Amino acid sequence: MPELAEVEVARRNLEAWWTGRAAQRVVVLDARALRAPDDARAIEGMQRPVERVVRRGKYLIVEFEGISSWALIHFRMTGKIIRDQTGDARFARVAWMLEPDEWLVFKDQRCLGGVDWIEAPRWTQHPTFLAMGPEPDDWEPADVMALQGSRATLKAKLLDQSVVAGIGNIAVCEIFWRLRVAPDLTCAELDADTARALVLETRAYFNWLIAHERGPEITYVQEDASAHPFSVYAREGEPCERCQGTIARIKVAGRSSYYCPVCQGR
DNA sequence: TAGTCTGTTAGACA
DNA sequence: CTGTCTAACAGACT
Repeated sequence: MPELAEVEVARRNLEAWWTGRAAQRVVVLDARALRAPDDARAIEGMQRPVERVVRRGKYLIVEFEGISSWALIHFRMTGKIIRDQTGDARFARVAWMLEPDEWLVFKDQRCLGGVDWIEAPRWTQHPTFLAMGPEPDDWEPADVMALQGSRATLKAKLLDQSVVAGIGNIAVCEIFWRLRVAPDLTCAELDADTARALVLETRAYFNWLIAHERGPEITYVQEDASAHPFSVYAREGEPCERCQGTIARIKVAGRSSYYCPVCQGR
């Protein structure tokens, strides 16, 4: 569940399913998915009751009662967590059994994501989070204007999690379309109005998507291309819903950028 | 078949 | 030092 909105929906689900409850068993179906200094210790720790589940950027942090260790979950490209009656769904990598017929399952077709078990006084001091930029809610137009001195494209900066946390390739496409901004806009071309609009639209976009995707499981574009909620992403050749231009695709910052050449000009 | 993918990182290069 | 590109991770789909 690659971007901020999908991870936030997963956070709300996990917190509702898991808080105050202890897994009776933890099953690691694919050893690559658990990265811990000591697997047995991690599995034992993950059987404690859950205190809460926090999201930071595209990470979930599961906090357990009475222990100074944390499970960091990252979905990368194809990961997701479901609640199921068994622990052996297709692509299941790690499963937590709350009851014999109630399992939380980390599924990941490509197995690029996983669960990191870290043992430290505070998860916030982990290098991953020390290097992470602000959440969109804490991000300010001045932060965007500070990018102006860079020679990079704005897209490259927005995909950089040390600049702002949680934005991915789809969000960039959708937000640029909403702002009527060209996909290859450079940081040097930024102005104060664009910076302010970018911050507000990023927050609005994620809030809208969280509300839209709320539910026990999120379907990714590649799983069902016909039913996704995006205006330009994966819509090459379709008409722009705003101006009847035709959605095009180019590569920017090494990733596909979908955009409307008519209403997203300079 | 070769290209593609809502992510991230390392290394080569300009 | 900055930025861009590619490969790698791995599997399925077109």
